[in-house]
Amino acid sequence: MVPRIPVSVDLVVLTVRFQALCALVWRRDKPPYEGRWALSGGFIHLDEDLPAAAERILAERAGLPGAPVHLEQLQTYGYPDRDPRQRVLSVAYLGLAPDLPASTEAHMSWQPVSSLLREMAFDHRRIMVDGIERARGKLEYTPLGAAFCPPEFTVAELRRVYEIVWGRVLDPRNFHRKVTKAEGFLVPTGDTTTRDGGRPAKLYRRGPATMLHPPMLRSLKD
Amino acid sequence: MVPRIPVSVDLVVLTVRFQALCALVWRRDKPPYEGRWALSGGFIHLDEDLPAAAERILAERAGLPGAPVHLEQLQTYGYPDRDPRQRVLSVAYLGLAPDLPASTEAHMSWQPVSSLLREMAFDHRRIMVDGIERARGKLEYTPLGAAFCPPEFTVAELRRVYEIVWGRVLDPRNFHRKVTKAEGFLVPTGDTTTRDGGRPAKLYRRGPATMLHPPMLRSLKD
DNA sequence: CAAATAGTGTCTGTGAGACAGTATGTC
DNA sequence: GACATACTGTCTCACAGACACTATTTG
Repeated sequence: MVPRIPVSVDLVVLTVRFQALCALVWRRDKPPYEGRWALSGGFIHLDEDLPAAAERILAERAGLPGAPVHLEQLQTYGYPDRDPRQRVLSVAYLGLAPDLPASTEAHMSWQPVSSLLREMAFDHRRIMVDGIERARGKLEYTPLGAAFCPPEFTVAELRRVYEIVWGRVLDPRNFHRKVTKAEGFLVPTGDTTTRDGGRPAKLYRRGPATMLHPPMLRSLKD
Repeated sequence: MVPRIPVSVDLVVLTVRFQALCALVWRRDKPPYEGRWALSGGFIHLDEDLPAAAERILAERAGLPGAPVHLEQLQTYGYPDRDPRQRVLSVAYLGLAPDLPASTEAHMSWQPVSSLLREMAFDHRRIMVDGIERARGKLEYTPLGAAFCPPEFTVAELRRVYEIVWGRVLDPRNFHRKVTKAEGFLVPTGDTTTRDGGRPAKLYRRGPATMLHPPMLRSLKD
């Protein structure tokens, strides 16, 4: 007969926080991988669509109900031994979130990804690394860098997102020119803020564009 | 209890053939969707990794054992009603192949994708369209256009691949300059061919590059 | 005033698009 | 020879990177 397999949805939720790229994780308190960090995840229900399952797990397990998180399917991980208890197929979703408080009730916390690389359960390191690489690419050819920002943000705040996700410093003047000239990327609100000090900076919201032409290529250096 | 779901792997295998982008499909001979075209697919075995399942289905169901087909995971499709008989989760793989003979034994045939858009079973049209879009993007920033070519090919043959996949004519001289200058894309074999008529064209193999810097952007027109 | 950050302008090199011209095969 | 295709070269415009300068706030 046809083999049936348990299917879970795991979330790589990323944010930029305290000058670092962070992922939303929880610390496992029982075997296997006791004490290691794990992504939020859960089994899909029998009559549940995959995007609906991802939304449900974002709300229930990740503790971010209704939060403005961009969710997209990342990849599916299925080699038989990835969970030592039983075979589980995992459909991973990538989430890009602004700097929200982590839910203590759900026992979730934001941890810098650099500190997680050696401390994760199952194959969650691999899933997280794939998610980070996807996010880096998305910043090149979509306006999704703004998904890491609050609803209204300055060009400098957006630039710091790019710098932290790409791990490279960008020229503020050239960056400003690129993002303000990109069609549909930023919409000025008319307001300004001085929360970063210095001269008041204009505030923007995300524009209607879904793709950037031309893309914001990270240079070929390094 | 944990719900268990049948999981299949479906293949979107594409090639360029007779001046058209074609997909490898078979015609269903029983309900549901009798008479419609379908992608090759099959259920994964209990102890089988996903890439291994994709290779097996390429060999057994698609009738292309050992063929030089570039396979990569595309996306996972899981809404509950996609198969009217029972819920099946489908992990789709994208395959890029040179112009190989389709296996009559496996009842497969190459059909132009333009003729398939209204004639496919299940959600296979959606899966195929996603695969085509992925292939179009891959041609921009990877050297995978060569995966549609025989082991040795000319610049003009590669250009026709790009033209057909992107659905747009390209300037032969600018294309030649771009691909021959792209580091690691093409390796000259030293031989030439006159199979296209006219002056003999140099033959190339795929080079070691996995990414193109800078990418071969399709222009923003249309 | 100094200090800090925001924003504009200019120069330069690279590369894409457009297109002319030359090279080398077949018939 | 005509013809077909391969390949090289040149011009121009757009844009990315580098960097100087001005603008507007706080203390």
